[in-house]
Amino acid sequence: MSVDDRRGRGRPRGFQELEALDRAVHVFWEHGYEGASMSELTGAMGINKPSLYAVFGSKEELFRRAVARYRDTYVAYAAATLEQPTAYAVIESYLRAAVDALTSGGHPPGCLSIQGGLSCAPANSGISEFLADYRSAFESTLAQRLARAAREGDLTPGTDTAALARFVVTLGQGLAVHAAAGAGREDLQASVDIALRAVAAVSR
Amino acid sequence: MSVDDRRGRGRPRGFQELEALDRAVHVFWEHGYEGASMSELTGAMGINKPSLYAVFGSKEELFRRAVARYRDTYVAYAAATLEQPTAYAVIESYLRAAVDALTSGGHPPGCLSIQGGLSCAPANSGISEFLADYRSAFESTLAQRLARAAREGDLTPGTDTAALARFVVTLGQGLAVHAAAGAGREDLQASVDIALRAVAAVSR
DNA sequence: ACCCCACTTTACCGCCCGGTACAAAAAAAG
DNA sequence: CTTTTTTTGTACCGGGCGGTAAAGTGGGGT
Repeated sequence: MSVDDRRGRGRPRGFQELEALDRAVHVFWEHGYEGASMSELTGAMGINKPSLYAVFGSKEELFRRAVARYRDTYVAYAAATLEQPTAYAVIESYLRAAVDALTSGGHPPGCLSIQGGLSCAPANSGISEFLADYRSAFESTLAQRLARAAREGDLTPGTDTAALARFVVTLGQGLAVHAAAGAGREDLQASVDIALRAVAAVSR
Repeated sequence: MSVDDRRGRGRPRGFQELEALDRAVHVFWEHGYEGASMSELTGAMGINKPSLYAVFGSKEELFRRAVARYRDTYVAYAAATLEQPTAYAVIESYLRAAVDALTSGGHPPGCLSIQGGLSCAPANSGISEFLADYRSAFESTLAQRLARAAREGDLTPGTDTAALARFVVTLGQGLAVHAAAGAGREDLQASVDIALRAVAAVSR
């Protein structure tokens, strides 16, 4: 189902869908789901509301697509870190890359999955749950990778791999909160230095 | 300036100010600044809007008072943990108590200073900054306490106390995000177990 | 050339937001 | 009693929210 399988009839679209979506990602990232108004979204995306609704359906659907796009664009690095050879290397490369991503230029600091809507109005509680599920998905993936590392013997026997994954993800979320508040990259890396001592203590 | 220094003239107030404020704390805690509507606030506080505005001034002032009240009521434990004798004891008791506070009943899970408004609409950016300042205040206090610990010799020489404080606070914020998403107390304590290994590595 | 039809534009919808004007109510002062 | 003062309940304000109806526009197909 490509962009070009539309029959040629009718006026062609005046904008690129992915480009508009990318701009929506930035707005949601900076202001959160509830803090991003349709006016600001359409303004940043360069389209008017009927176009937005025709293509994305609703604000909530746009947000879900924005999160998916965010994952593919900005969190793709995380999958690569899982391919490191040892548990320690996985965790170190993940945390280092996370700090870089959280504080790199060209986009708002922090993490969309947290700033997007940690807590919402009752009518939007589905947004918070959606984001929580999204976050826990990576924790599960990391836990599986660490369980494999335990089987392969690069963690000290008896290590609680689920807790270790949770520790890493928890620190990552804290880093995101810090980054959103404007913390600098070096400061966050110094926190990672200390966290890695804990990881070293359970690695071998 | 007590509650009773009002001259007796006029109709007496039909509600307790602190009691109403406590209910506002819960609403902001659960839904955040922008997610908490005036209707929901007045409903939970048991008063109508003119009373609220007469006493608290505006939604933003109410929020700031709610955060102050939250600090005095729910974060008072943090000050006590700083009085532990060693750096390790300070950090351990802080993280343990934080997990308990984040997951104890009688109030929403997580931390008001994060759920309150990590990111907001442009018009409410002052709220995010206010909360960020609030959070960094404790980090500074903890850093000072750890600097004293370094002077007293219970950290290995050369330890970056500011980074250690940041690490602890960062983990605490991650725990808050996790707790807000419904994580259980035992799961969070297991993360703390691992974090404490890093602290042990720089303690003596 | 003409029509078709998807897309764009403009204007608007009902609703709820934060905030307020006003008058009824209630207690102390005289 | 009446007056004075403060809080209460109700009803309302302008404005912005998310979302949409309908007319205008322009690049196909034939």
